[in-house]
Amino acid sequence: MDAVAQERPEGPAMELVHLLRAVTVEFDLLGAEFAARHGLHPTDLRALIHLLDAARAGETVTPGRLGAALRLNSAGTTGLVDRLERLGLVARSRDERDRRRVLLTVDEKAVGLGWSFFGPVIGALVGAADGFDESELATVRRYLTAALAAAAGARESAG
Amino acid sequence: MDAVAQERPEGPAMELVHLLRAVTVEFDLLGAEFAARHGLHPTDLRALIHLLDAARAGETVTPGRLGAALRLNSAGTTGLVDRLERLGLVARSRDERDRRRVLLTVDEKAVGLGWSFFGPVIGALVGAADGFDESELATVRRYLTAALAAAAGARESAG
DNA sequence: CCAATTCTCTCGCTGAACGAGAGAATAACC
DNA sequence: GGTTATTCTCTCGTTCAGCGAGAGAATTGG
Repeated sequence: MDAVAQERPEGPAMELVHLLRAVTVEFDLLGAEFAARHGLHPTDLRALIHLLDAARAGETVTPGRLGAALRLNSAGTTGLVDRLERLGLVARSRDERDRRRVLLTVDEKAVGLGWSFFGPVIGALVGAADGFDESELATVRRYLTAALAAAAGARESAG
Repeated sequence: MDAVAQERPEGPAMELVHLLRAVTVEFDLLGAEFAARHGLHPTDLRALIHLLDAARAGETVTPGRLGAALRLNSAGTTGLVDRLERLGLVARSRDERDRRRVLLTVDEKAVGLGWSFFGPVIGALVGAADGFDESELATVRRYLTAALAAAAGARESAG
């Protein structure tokens, strides 16, 4: 957001905006490199994350839900699931209760892959929290919560 | 990073990891929606951001530098610049000092577009900083700086 | 039951990005 | 100073992710 800051007053709040963008960029690069290293597309990684999150939350995922979450149309979603299936990360199975549906189940391999991606980052980030006491971490959490709401709000009003 | 948290102890630090990822996702969605709304590809938006940052820093950008920053090969970079030129966002001009080079100059239109993207987000984020006093903002800045370093470190050691 | 709905998948297509390499300008070396 | 090596950019042909349209199965509602 430097690009536009030239017309803006600088200040503590702007500094945080810059930092947040930098963190976002860094995360994106990290994901992109991980994906490339494992022969995945960025979309595949996003799908993997979504599937693992859903699995953890105990939710069943169908191609339709996955596609909606990733903003893909049905054709693209089919291609994505084909790809993930070919990589041995997910398996398709018919939902016997509503036989129009296909259920996606994540393989152990996917969990391992997810761990190998997130593990190091999480470790580093948790380590970054060392040197902050409880109340400081609470302050950070409060700020990030507000920033998240702000970004979501900006997206809604702009979109 | 929920996906992996099932095997991890929860705690204040993990909460922040979740929040950071949520903010990243939100920013990505925001960028994707803005891009789609203006007939841009995600790559185009990233290029625009890079060009505006460089312009602000007073640096000259060539197709080669831009492609390297976005991790594109030369063919893809040519296509990208063609696209941006067709959209009237940048112009190509020969560097008279090293006539192998092409210099990219950003049009006013690009600056306006950048502003229309960043303006609302920045405003919302600065607003999110209300309700925090100076020392609290300093704490947040210290944390984000550490998190940035952690992410960069994770990328380096994993990459 | 017949119609409307809800899922998923197939087909054909567009276009972003890749690999390989050509072309033009500059720098380096003998 | 002329030949060779290097540095940029762009062209060509290809691959493949994602789109639009719509077909095919299963379910739900009147």
